[in-house]
Amino acid sequence: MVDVAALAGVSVKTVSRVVNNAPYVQPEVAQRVLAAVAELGFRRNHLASSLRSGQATATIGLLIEEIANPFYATIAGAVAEVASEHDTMLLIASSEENPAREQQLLRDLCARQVDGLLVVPAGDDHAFLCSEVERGTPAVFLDRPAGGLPADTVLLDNRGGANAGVRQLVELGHRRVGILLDSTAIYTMRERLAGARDALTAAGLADDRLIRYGIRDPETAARVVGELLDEPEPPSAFFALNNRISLGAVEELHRRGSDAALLGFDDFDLSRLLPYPFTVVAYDTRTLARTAAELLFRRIQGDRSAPRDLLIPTELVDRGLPRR
Amino acid sequence: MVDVAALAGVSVKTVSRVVNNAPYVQPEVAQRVLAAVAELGFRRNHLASSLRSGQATATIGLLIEEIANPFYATIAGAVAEVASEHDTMLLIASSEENPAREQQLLRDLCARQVDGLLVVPAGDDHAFLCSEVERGTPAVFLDRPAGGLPADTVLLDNRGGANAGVRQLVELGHRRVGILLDSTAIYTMRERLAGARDALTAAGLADDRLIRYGIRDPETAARVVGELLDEPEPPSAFFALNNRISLGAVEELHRRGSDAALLGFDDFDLSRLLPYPFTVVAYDTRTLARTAAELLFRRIQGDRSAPRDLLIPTELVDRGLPRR
DNA sequence: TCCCAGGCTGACAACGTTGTCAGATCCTCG
DNA sequence: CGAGGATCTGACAACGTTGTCAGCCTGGGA
Repeated sequence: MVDVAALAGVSVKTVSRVVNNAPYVQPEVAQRVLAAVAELGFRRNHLASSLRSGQATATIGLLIEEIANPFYATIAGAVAEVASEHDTMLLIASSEENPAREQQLLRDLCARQVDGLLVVPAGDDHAFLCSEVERGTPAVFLDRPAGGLPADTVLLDNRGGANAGVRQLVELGHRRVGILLDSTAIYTMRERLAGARDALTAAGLADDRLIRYGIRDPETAARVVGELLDEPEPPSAFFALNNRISLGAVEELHRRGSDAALLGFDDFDLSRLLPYPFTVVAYDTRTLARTAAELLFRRIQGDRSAPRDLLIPTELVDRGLPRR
Repeated sequence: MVDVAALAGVSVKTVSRVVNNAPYVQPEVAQRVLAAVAELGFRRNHLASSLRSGQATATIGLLIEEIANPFYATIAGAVAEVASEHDTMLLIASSEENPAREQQLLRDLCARQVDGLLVVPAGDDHAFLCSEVERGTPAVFLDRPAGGLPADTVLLDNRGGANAGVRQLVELGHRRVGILLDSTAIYTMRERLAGARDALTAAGLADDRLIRYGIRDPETAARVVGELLDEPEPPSAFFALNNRISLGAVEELHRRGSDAALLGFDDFDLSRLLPYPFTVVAYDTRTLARTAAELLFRRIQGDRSAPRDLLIPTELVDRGLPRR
């Protein structure tokens, strides 16, 4: 900038004014400066700029579990879109479901003076963010609630969606519903399970022996479905609590030519091409992410109202559920 | 930092030494400083730090077309992994296939003093990056070549993969191969088409009337496949140049109960569940991205050797190709 | 005894930018 | 013709940190 100023025969302050197109610069002086900028290939140092002028790095931090996962990729895409509408860049970090790493990364993002944080939490204690938030770095949590920190939260209606889906199974006459899930250590699994249980309990059909935990991949899901079907009193319907599990269930049911009803949580792209009909509790991931991002930008722009908890609705997409 | 220094009764420089755990600080002084840091909730300002100490923002920029697209999400994931191994954060921007936006975003990333750039180019002229590169911000291009800029490039073996796949079709006795692609404005499409044509020409089977352009979505692909099959002399095999096109082709061939051979470029997750057998020219997106990222970090660490062009091999994954 | 090396500390300037303020010029209006 | 505002410009300090350097102390060897 000093060089540009020298070449244009003005002060650095005037160069600053020109590159920020501030008012009160004579057009011909501005021309000279711009010529010098072009000649020297000058580019303003954004770091120095935001260091001097207080905050506003025009950057937000997004913390997710893993970028390559389509769910998080969709979130990242929607957030990037909203960020771009606000001329803001996106710093992305992956916690890999590791709370210690999450904490480390969030601290690092704050150290980089991001204007705000969007977090899909991995750990369950975020008290360490309190001081940052108080100091003016707003944080919005999505998909899972924050722990130990009053902050905005945007969640899916996991419980309501699961409840509606299972109620539908019950209405179709199913009396034994196999429930397949990963770990109850995961917030979304707990909520979906609770919703399903509520529906079954209301119908007097709750039976914990039909709940299978710890299913992490399609292969395990397929095996567990097989085991349940081989029991003396097999379920006539299955509820898969996420889409990896749904996938395995589809494979096994198809392989056996079963006529069991299959309900899944989470839609996925190719579901209409799959060889077994199944109905899903669907939701719009982009809406989840956009809602959270828009809330964050309202905070960044100075909204200091009380933390909000928003719920994104789910929808039952019926692609065929056999009656019992 | 001034406050921490005051509270600990030392100079700011000593605080700086402690937070950077530099040598030559008495353990008990360091203790006092750390206590003050904890009490005040001090966090080092990474902006100021990298402004003062020259470069090394420990941040790289990744420019892709669209984060939500699984191909780019996989790239982003692999890049994030390599970045994390180098204690570096990732600034992600989406060009949305718009060259003007690409240029704007790349400039912005440079202004943010990233240590390096990873670019999946949208435009075909990147001469404007020359000055940045000369000034020491290395750039590595992946999936598509850079234009007007000598820079490292990591590409897929599009031509070789397409060639091998089509040669296989020819060996199985197919004489009429329908080729389905998006626009030849896209580098990868041009290369794949060239590879396919080479194989057909070598066998004396080239027939441009069987090439269909401008296919952007599965629906169009399905329609075009139908049209080709309805011709008096229909193809006995199809080559779909990307996976959106493959998907439409699968649907239509399945719907008609056709026995045509289907070859696709790009594998995808659920392909083994699809209702029609098809063989793909597959590649490892993660390898593509990791290779590029690792090359970038070598550059960042000071490797000044001549720009390299790397080719990531493809593999023919046979899931069934009917003979003619 | 002195000297010097090594450990430890702080004052100061600087990174590249912009906010503040004061000064200079020009125009307009009373 | 003068006052006062609008327009334009630059000197200077400051943002939060770290590199440089000088200085202090302690201990050990000559």
